[in-house]
Amino acid sequence: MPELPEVEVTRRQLEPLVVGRRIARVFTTRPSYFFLTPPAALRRSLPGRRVEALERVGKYLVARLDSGERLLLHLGMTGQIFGAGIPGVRLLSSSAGASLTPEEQQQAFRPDRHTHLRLRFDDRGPDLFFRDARKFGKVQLMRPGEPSPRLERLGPDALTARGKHILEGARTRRAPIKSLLLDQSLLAGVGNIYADEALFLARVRPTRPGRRVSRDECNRLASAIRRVLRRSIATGGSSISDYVQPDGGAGAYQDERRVYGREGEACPRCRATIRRKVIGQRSAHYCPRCQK
DNA sequence: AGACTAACCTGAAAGC
DNA sequence: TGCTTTCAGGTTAGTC
Repeated sequence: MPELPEVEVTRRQLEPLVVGRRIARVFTTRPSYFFLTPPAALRRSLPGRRVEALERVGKYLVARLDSGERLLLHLGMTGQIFGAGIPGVRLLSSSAGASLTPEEQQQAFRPDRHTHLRLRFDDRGPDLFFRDARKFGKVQLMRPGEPSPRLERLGPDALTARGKHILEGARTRRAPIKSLLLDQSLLAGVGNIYADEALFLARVRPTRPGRRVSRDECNRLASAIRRVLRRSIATGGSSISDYVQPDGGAGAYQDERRVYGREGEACPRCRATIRRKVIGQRSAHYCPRCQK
């Protein structure tokens, strides 16, 4: 679900909510695929730590703690992070949307069986909730100075990457360019929606082998990726099924999609019918006429 | 190295 | 109505 824009919107809303606060207590669900660090260790280690910064690396959120530790969070496909008790907050859980009454808010924020992590702070302010129905999300606590293979694997951040970064990665590869754009070690932050949208803007067909994408096209792709990601951040991200902002609001970028999820509809540029094709186990959406 | 598959989970929507 | 199938914004381990 969440790609770079959704993670960045989450980071921006969460930052003022958590930075400077000291964790008092931690609630978790049972050990599972979701916890890279055992939940018992989180409950034991986190209390007493103060959050000093909240950063984003690709699709990861990284909370820096005053102990020198780092708490890594990944939203996976259905992850949702939100605060409770924030005045004026709306809910962020599924299909969220508009305004909820205070009662509905309480309902919405009540932890359920999918709320795997809950942080309580020593100032008695709002708790932080991390829920994830499918558990593809991740939580990991890194000790001071401990290297993180997950973060070190990542390529340049997609928000600032240039055409040459794509060209370097694509030049020798036979895989479809769409698959390469999804490869986080090549470019960090692009996911299925924005890969399709950027390929459309750059007029490059997703099936094209990487080695056959020209320098000019790589420049167009990098430019399209930056543009699409920036615009999505500005509109609050894409809320298509699960994604909600930490204040419960929904993003609006889904209304600006040109091809993603629009199989059978008319291409906004040439009116040809948008096609869907499975590439690397993910659906790709493209215009068969204007994407060469 | 790189390309491809299966697997990790749950829930909503579509199909019959 | 109810059962079955399909699909989903992600990543990783294993295989050739």
